[in-house]
Formats: sequence, C-alpha cells, structure tokens
Amino acid sequence: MAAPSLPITSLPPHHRVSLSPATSSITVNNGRYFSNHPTILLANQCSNSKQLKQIHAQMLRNGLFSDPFSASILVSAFAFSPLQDVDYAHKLFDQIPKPNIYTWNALIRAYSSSQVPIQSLSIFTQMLYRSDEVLPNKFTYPFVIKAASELLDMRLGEVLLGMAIKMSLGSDVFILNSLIHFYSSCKCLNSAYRVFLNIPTKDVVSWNSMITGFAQGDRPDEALKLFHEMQGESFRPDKVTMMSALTACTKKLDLTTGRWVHSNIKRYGIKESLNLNNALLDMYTKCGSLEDAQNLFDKMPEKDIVSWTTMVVGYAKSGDYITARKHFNTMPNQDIAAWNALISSYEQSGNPKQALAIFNELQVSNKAKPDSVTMVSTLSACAQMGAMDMGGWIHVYIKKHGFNLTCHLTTSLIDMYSKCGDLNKALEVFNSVDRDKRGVFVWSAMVAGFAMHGCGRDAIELFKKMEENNVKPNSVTFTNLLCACSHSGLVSEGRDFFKKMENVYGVVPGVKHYACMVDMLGRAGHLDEAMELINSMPMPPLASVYGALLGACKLHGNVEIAEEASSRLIELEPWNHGAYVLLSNIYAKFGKWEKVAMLRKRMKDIGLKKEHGCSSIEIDNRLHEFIVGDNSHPQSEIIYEKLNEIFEKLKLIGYEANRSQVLQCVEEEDMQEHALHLHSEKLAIAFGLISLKNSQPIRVMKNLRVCKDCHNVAKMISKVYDKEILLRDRYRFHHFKDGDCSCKDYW
DNA sequence: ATCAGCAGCC
Repeated sequence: MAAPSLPITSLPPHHRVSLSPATSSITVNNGRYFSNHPTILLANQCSNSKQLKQIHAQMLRNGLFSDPFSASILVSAFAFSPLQDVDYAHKLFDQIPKPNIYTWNALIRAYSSSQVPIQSLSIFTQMLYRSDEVLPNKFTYPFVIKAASELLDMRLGEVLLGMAIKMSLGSDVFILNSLIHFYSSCKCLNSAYRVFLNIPTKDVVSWNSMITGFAQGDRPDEALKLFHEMQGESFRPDKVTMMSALTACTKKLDLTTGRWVHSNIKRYGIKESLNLNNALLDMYTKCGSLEDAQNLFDKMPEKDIVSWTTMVVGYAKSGDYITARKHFNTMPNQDIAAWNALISSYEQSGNPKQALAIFNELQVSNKAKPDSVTMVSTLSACAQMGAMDMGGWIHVYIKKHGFNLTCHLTTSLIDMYSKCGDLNKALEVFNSVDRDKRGVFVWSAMVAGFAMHGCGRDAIELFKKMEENNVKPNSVTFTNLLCACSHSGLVSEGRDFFKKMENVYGVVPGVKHYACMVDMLGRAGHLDEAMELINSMPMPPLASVYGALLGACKLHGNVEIAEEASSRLIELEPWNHGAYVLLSNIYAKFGKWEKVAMLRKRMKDIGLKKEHGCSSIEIDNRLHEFIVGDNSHPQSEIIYEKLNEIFEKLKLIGYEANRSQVLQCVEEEDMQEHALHLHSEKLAIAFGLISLKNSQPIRVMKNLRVCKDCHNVAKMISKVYDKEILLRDRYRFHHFKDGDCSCKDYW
C-alpha cells in the first residue's frame, strides 16, 4: 500500500529559504523529539518511514538539514522512533559534516541493539579517529559496551572499560551497570559480581542487572539470594526485579518461591503489566501449576500472543493436549510462533506423529508461513519416526522456499537422514555446506550419523578432518565420537580419545562421556575396567552409566555386577522398567527362576509394565505400525502367510529359534516360539517384503533393542530373499545384507 | 539522552 504523502508544498515558503535554528527550542519526550520549527514538528507526525523521508527531502530543500542540531533530530527520528530505519539514519549521519556528540551517540546506541551490533563499534572507531572534533562521553560507553555484550567479545569489553577508566569514568554507575550485563552475557558471572560489589552507590538497575545475570546464567539460587539481600538494604524492587526473580524460580522449577515472588509483587504494589503477567504465566506453567496459570490468565485484563502461546505450550508439555488445542483454537490469531509451539511440544514429548499432523494442518490451512523453526521441529519429528519420505519432502520444501540453511537447519537435515537410515543423503547435505561454514554442530551431527550406523572408522576420519579444518570439538562432538568407538568396538581408540579430550582439547568429560566409556568397555568384556572407571568418576554416576553397565553384564553374563548395577539404577530411577527387564533377562539366562518371579512381582507391585515393542515401516508415505502378535493391520492375513513362508524357507537353511530372551516373558514352552515369531519387527519386515519393489531396501524402526532371534532372522532373510534390510533399534542401525549385519554381531 | 526485563529451536 502506498503511503499517504505529506503536504510538503503547502508549507509556508519562508521555511525553504531562511531559518534560524538557534531559536528552535527542543524538548524530549519518550524518544520523540519536539522542536518548534514546523518541519521538525511534522517529523513527529509521521506514521511511516516514507513520510519521514519526505521530511528529509524538505529539510534538504529548505536548508534546515545543514544545521547540525536539526539534522541530529532527524537522525534520532530514524534511529529510534517506531519507524526505525537505522541504516537510513546512518546515511543521513554520513552527510552531516560535523555531527555533535549527541548525534554520534544516537547512532551508536541505535546500532548496539540492532541486528548488526558490530556497526556500533565501527561508528565508535570513526569517532576515535576524529578525536579532534569529538570525544566519547559517559553516554557513549554504555552503548558500546552493550554492543560488545551482543558480540560476546570479552576482550573488546575490557578494552572499552580501560578507555572509560582513562577518561575518569570508571565509577559511573551507568557504565558499571552495563559492565555487569556485559560480563554476564559472556558467562563470566564472577567478574560481573566483582563489578557489582565494587559499585560505590548501587542503584536499582545495578541490583536488577546482577540478579538477571545470575538468573539467566543458571545460578538461580544466587539470584534469589540477591533478591533477598536487596530488600534487606531497603531497595525497592521494581517490575524488572520481579521479572528476573521469576526467571530464577522458573529455572529452579521452584513453585513455592515462585508463588512467594507473586505475593511480593502484590505486596510492593507493583503495577500489573502484560510483560509481568506473561512472566508469571511462564513461571507457573513451567513449574507445573497449570491451575495457577489458568487462574491468572483468566483474570488478565490484557493478553497478547505470548500469553496465549505460553498457555498452549504449558498444556501441551504437561500432556493435556486437549486443553492445549482448545487454547490454540481460541487465541485471536495464531502466528507461526504459536504453530511452532504446538509442533515442537508434540515433537519433544515423544509424539512425532501428532507434530507432523499439526504441520500438515498448517500447510492446508495456510494460516501462517512456516519458518526455519517449523522446519527444524518437523524434521526432528521425521527423524524420531524414521519417516524418510516425509523428511525428504520437507527437504525439498526447504529448497523450494529458499530457506537459509542455518546451522540448526543443516544439523536437523543431517540428523533426519541419518536416523532415517540414509547415510549417503546425510553426507550429501554435509558436503553441500561450504567448508568454512561448517560449524562444530554440523560436524558433530555427521559424526553421530556415522556412529549410529556403526561406521566407527569413518567417524574417526571425519573427526580428523574436522581438526584439519580448525574446528574445535566440543562436548557433543566427543559424546558422538566415543559412541562411535563403542558401537564399532574400537576400544583402544576410544580410550585414547577419552584421555585426550581433556588434556589436549580442554573438554572436561561429563556424565555422558563416562556412560559411553562404560558402554564401550563393558561391551568389549572389560567389566572390571568399566567398574573402576565408574568408581573414579568425579561426579555421581547417572542412570545412563549403570544402564550401560547392566547391558554389558547381560551380554557377558555377569550376575554379581548386574545385581549391583541394577539396584543402583532402580535407586536412581524407580520407574525404569528397563532395569528390571534386563536383570530378569540375566536371571533367566542362568535359570534363576525364583528371582525372575520375584522381580516380576515387584514390578507388578509398583505398577511397572514392560514397555511393549513396536516397529514401524513407511510405505508410500504412510507409516504402518506393528506391535507383537498384531493383527489389526488390514493386510494382516497376507502378512502372516508371508511370515509362515519365511520361516519355512529359513528352516531349510537351518534356522532354529533363539529363545533366550523370551523365557521370562512366556512360560509355557510351546508358546515361546510362537511369541518369538510374532515380534513386531518380524511383522514389519514381512510387510515390507510384500509391499516394496525389489530394488528398495526395507527400512524398519523399532522402539526397543532388537532381540537376538530377530537379528538372526533378519540376517537370513537378507540372504534368502536377496533384500537389504535397515533396522533401527533404540540405539543404532543394523544394516542387513547377504546374510550379514553391519554391526558384525557386536551390539 | 544512557544501563536491567517475556513464548518457540540441534
């Protein structure tokens, strides 16, 4: 739509020729500048930047622009008004021969909170070059320090501080407050706190900045402690204080303290505002009290899209999808963020199917334009489900709509293709990224891809290439790398990387890395070494560590360590049915039936059920799911016929059911073989054999680890039917071909 | 004139 023109020609003619700017008086009000000069007055009535540009034209014509004072007002108008156009302000600025300090600061400030904070510094540098004209003042520093915070440039911030000190501005409270924010952004909370302590006369912003720093820097306890202290020193908290205190409660998931902060807001008579209410909603939903959230929400005089989205996410994450949806439907207009909230809630709570359904709905309804966040969540959902066709379609969609291949998006694509079993496609995406644009996450995602496909050597090669490209590995990279060594049984390499990660690369091993090592050592039969490693851990071992140990015990049949590991595991995670199942598997292997029965009783007593196995296969864009003994599929009859045919053929080449893992599930002898035959992955493979063309591999996804018998059967099918089978289980891929598996039976 | 603050992402 064209902007309405301003009646420039109707201005009295004398404004075009003579002017006396010195007589114009200026007042400031909320960032809008008033002058008694009619042209400047007009600048304030502009409702879009085109009109403002017309004012510029007018000022050029009447000569007003050559007055630095008036020009600076125009620069400010472009820099700050709701019609902000910083680049235009910059262009104007460049045309002012000798801008005053006020104008310099205006531009530096505008850039410091723009998309390109580095520009702020470039202007600042120019300012220093022209030190004969103008010098930075106490207003300049807070802005440039803010830019340094945005850039997370530690050195720069300290240089700026040094300059401020040289100018005797070292105790300016505004500058020091900015510095607290700066150090906090750079994750140097201790330095921030030191600055805070040394401010001689703290104001409320000093307190707020420090509380915010702690709250956002994952030190919520200290934030709340400071909140108390502040009141002890009779500082009156304001609404920003309250927002940060709420952030701290949210981080801690501490509902009690959250409620207490809420009561403080009322006690101090802090005026209710939309932002504050939104922060309260966020706290209540994240701390798990949807009742409190709903109560507040119902009473809020004003709601915006953030309020609604918070409620939608709150309900969706709590598993109450019906209420989530109800809120979503009631909100006045669903922007893409709201859609994303719904999609990612589903995706992250393990409901990828629902996530895709919502994405589909978004597509059909055409109510909002998907953005890159939508793509990331949707790809994640595809990855979880192993929905390759859908994932490929999203990839095409991304290309077609010209999405920027951000680091997030690239990793999501690599992850999706890897988890859907197409390592080549994953590599294609990886290779398509410019060498110098491959961030550490992109490299790590590719290492993970190799890891899950059992290509340990390739993972290590890639890691070396990454080093050659001067990309510094992080904690994620090492988790993936160690995982790769573990899956491929590269024990000595794994040990080596584990040693080097801290010494050479400066990455301190975390629980995840220990879990990988325990898995790797245990799997390879070094149970004692694994135990030793656990005992030497500097942090308490998490469930994943004992889980890995337990898995190894099952593989190598060690009852004593298994009992120890599982009791620790159950201590940590009483609801972990995997621990019970694994232990009872081990007991069964040694014929300790009374112990099996005891375990089963205990599971029953505390209401734990074995997670049932489920396998899925995607045929022509549709996902088909099977559970054990399933006959709900429309083609069920044909599937079972095929299954019978398979077993007849396999028996001819010497197949015999391996029952070691079902003994504890089904006691009646003759039932065992039957149940084995009906494992979900076998049903899915049989269905794949019926439905797919000869050249297409069968891709099956399973939620649990594949059992030994199914593994064996899949190998044989791949030979007898000359068919490739890709089976993804809970931990990795098995690639069956010509009677062998890519895991080389090491899993 | 300045500094601090709310939803969605591997």
